[in-house]
Amino acid sequence: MAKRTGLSEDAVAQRALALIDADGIEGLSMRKLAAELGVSTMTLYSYFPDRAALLDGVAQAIYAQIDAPEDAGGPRETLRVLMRGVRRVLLAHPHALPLIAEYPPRTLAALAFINAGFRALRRAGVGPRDTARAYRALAAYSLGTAQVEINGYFRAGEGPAAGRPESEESSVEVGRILPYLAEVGPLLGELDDAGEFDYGLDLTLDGFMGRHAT
Amino acid sequence: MAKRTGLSEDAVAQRALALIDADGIEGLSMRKLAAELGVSTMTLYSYFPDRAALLDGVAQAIYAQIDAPEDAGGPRETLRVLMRGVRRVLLAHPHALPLIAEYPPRTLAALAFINAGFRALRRAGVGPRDTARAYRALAAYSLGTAQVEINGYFRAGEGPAAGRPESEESSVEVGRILPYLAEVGPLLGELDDAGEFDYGLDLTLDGFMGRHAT
DNA sequence: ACCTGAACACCGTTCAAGT
DNA sequence: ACCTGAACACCGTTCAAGT
Repeated sequence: MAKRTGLSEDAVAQRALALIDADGIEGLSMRKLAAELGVSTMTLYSYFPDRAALLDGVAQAIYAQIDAPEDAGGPRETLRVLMRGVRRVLLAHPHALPLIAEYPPRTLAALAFINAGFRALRRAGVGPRDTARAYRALAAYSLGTAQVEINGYFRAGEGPAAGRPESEESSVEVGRILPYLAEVGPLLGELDDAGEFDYGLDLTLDGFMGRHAT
Repeated sequence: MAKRTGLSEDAVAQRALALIDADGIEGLSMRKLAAELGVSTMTLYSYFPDRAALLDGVAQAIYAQIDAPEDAGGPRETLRVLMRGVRRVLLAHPHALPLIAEYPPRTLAALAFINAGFRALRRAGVGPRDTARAYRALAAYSLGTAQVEINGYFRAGEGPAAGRPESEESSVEVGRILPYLAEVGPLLGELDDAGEFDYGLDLTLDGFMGRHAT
């Protein structure tokens, strides 16, 4: 690509990620990013055809941060380690999460952690198709968990954890219409995020291992 | 709020949702929405303080479409029906999914389906805390599933389902570096979305029921 | 009191020009 | 060949003015 600037696609994507971490996706403009890198705005277009391609590149850079663990202690433990790593990396870049949801892993470095997940199941004797099915369920759960954690679905006093709609009806009224929400909702906010992630992961793994008794 | 226009917050949000369904979130501008509604751009600001509040309103309108099923056939079946309904509504508005991820349910109508989920578990004798924990895991899984389905994570030939990085390395090279991806990835694209959603849901429910043998 | 047009401070991207 | 400034066609939101 560009020759004189001394930049690379990855260098541009990394700087874009830093700006997103600081100011959010809306805070990243082609103009600001170019200024940070000391080039003209239009020079960015020699690395990425448009802003969407740049954002895809940022997503790939994040995926590449996820560890691909070696097998140790059986597939169940390897998958637990892998998915905890997924969660950790996603939580490290909360403003970038919409990009993870939108752009699937695509580059070699971005796909390495998935290869590790498949390997753990295949080596344990799980067939290719059941490996795909189990991985799919675990990946959806891990991505969904990052979403609800980052966006405060279950944070005390917000969303369903409030146990009542925001400033619309009186709490008394709500307790009558949505009594189970009023009772259980506030408990959502008291749960420990990391512990609950493991809990849900274990539920799925329990279910899977129950069907593939080894 | 505004008196002369004959509009309401909900009417504005519903029209915004229709525009998003057609053109995506980026395709929704305050100017275009106002023109659709036959009012000046600034009139919208008497219903919502800014664009973010409008998008939150769109999310609430979507949550309100999710059915809150009565108990029938036990908690397991009720939760299955509930979560299938969540998936169905989210898939009906693919362009709006980022709003669901960003804005948790907040209004009375938007929270009704959660009350139904809590009710199914509480009536089955599950304690308030375990109800919160189980619901959290199921909600994260259902949201994550909608994300990966809509964004083609597992669609044949895209993302990990391609089994190879996009136009970077030769397939031969990749089969050597990420052999499990090359073997299992393509199978992801052959799975049936609705069936796989039920599969992952059942894994979690199996795990949960195994711990709460009734 | 209620609504609005013009203006402000931004965007992403096209394109013709500069070296 | 490689890079860029100006221009184009948009944005969300502020604000002073109109009825």
